[in-house]
Amino acid sequence: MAESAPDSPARPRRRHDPERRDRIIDACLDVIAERGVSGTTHRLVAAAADVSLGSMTYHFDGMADLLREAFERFARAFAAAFEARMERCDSPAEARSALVDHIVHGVFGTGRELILTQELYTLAAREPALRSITTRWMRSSRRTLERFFDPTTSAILDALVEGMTLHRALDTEPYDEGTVAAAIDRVAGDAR
Amino acid sequence: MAESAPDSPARPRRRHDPERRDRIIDACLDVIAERGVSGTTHRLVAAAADVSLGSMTYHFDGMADLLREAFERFARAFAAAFEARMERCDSPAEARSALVDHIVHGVFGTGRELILTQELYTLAAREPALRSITTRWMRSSRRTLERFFDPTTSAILDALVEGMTLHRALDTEPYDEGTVAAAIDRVAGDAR
Amino acid sequence: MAESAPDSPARPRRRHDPERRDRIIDACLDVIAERGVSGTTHRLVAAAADVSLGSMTYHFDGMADLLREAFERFARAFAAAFEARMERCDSPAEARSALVDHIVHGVFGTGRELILTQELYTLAAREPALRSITTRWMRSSRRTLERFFDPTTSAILDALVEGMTLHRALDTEPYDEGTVAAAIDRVAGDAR
Amino acid sequence: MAESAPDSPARPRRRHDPERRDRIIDACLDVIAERGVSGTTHRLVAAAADVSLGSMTYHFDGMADLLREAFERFARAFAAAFEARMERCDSPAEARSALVDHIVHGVFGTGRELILTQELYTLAAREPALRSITTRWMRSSRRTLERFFDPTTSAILDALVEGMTLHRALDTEPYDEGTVAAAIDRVAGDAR
DNA sequence: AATGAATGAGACTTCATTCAT
DNA sequence: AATGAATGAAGTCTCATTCAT
Repeated sequence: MAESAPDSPARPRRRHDPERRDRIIDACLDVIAERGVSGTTHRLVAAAADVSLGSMTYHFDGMADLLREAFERFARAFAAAFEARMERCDSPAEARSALVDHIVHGVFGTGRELILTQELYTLAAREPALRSITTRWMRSSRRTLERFFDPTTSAILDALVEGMTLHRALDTEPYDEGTVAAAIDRVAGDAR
Repeated sequence: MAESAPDSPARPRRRHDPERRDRIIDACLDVIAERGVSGTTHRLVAAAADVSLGSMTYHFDGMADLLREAFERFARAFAAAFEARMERCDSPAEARSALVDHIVHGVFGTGRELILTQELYTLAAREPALRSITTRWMRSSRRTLERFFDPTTSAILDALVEGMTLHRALDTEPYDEGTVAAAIDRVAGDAR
Repeated sequence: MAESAPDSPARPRRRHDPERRDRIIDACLDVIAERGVSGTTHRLVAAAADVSLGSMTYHFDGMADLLREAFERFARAFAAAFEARMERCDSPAEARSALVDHIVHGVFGTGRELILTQELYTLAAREPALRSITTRWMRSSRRTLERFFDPTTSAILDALVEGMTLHRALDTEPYDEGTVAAAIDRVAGDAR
Repeated sequence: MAESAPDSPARPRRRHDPERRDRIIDACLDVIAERGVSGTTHRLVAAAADVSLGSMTYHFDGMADLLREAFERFARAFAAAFEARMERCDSPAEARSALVDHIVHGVFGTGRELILTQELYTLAAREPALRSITTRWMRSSRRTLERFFDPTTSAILDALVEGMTLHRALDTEPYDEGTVAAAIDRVAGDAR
């Protein structure tokens, strides 16, 4: 007699389950955000993805492999979100104020995104293998900015955004919006 | 007065050793730089400090405690070095070019310092307890810059230095010095 | 009818494949020789035989079953080779020098054969089920020798060959050929 | 009041325990004899030695290290026992009959010793690192025999003993004592 | 004040085997 | 007949911490 209950108490665990790999990657990012790379274990990720422990090393070639894929996805998604955000701007002036908003109110400031970014940077600082991800991410950001600004200005803005979001996040006191606006204006004011 | 047996072949481990605590902290930073916070263990630090394993939990109240002390020392030393560097400048113009040099050729770019900084940021992003260290560090940097620039300019410069050193380090391709100079000039040109 | 794509670049794994079972057994011996019985896993054998993992437990009733079949084949092949070698001799004298040659220069000494033999003996020492293989092998060797020597002499020679090849293999220094010749001569000299 | 019970039900596990290392090595040999090298795990050895699992890798540098030490001890003990046995002989004739007895009734034939020897040989066949143990063992056996026989005879006898004990053990039928006596006599009869 | 043997939890990983397709 | 994703048990090893000395 066929059991049709998708999740009976006896835990019949999905057998056929495409997207399992994808789910693991997403769960991995959740775990990293919550416990840090150093606290990310196969066990925790498996539990978060509702997947057996054995699936971890079946689908990924060890922890390093999983982390690489997870950060790859994160960087790609984040870059895409930034691009989408900027694409809604119709002029350099709008772009400038979008950047101020991004720095001061951006989702980045507090939680998940900051942490994931930092974890990625920390890994990339040590392992050149991950540096291709960060490099690609920077390229993407600058290309997005170059829709409104010249290459040099775009590179500066990119670094400025990086530094300011980071400082805002690591400061125990609130960051002054006027300072941010002034910075953007000095770097990209008028016709750059 | 001469110690009777400074280091006999059988290595009888120092018994009375007042700087033991200090040595452990320094060794801890070395280990972090080499293996990352996640790879830093009591065992490795003890070995690096030439200290018994039992000394670890005798002198420090667990790993978190040791890490906090280590990063405290690191941030303080780094801030002091930056201040010493800038104190040799006699004018805003000199200060500006010192900053360019700091970003492009600074020791930060490649090795130990970048890694330690990133490890600290990653921890601070998660644990508010460590955020006091980063906050104090930022305050110090800005105060150093305020010898030459107004507060707003100093804050912007501080963020810019942060962003650019980071991007330089995480990029697989070399960073353009002209861009750095342009950035400093736009933000702090003339009489700010 | 010819199979439409015997081995396309995408490696679509043979579907109909009658010698699959044989190939697995041969691959199993290769894996044993390379990694030992203890390092022999379904996965490794499947990969060596270019066969799917599922085929392992489909064709064989577990690892013990596969090992038994593999060693059966090995012992049979080895005994046949020995017999073929001795059959080329036309007199006891020739047989004696063939034995010396077998001990001193035989393929056994170094590689695959020694290892497989030892692995089989080790298993047989523990599991009586495999002892029928070793018993049959010994019977065959003695029967081969009995073409030239009486039964007692044959049994002694058989043991001597065993002991000397083993000692030669397990010694870090070369084995003295004169000693081997003397041994054969004492045991089987003249008209035994 | 101090608990003096050496092994209370609550399992207070010895804290201070010299000879622990020794006990582990002995337990390891027991486990090998019972389950084979391939069935020897840290868990089983720890349980057999009544020692915590963590002690395994604390005292030994991994399984390979433990195995090496265990077989080292086994070979040494076995060689010493053989020497003690032969030392009780007063003439070549006595030595010859001692050898016959050793082969036919020796403890080797059935259980623990045969298995341990085979396991050692199997490992040594693959790993040159262990071959120093087998080489040393053979040297010892021959030196023992050389008290009664010339070097060549001793080497032959050594190989003969090896081959005959092995064949006796691996045969499903009993080994004929007359054959053994004949062999020893042919090799070492009279004044060798 | 200092040591290092000892421990138990838990990390990663591999494996034989099952089972839906 | 054949596959390979999936699983849970078990393997080795590392670790922070305790504790008798």
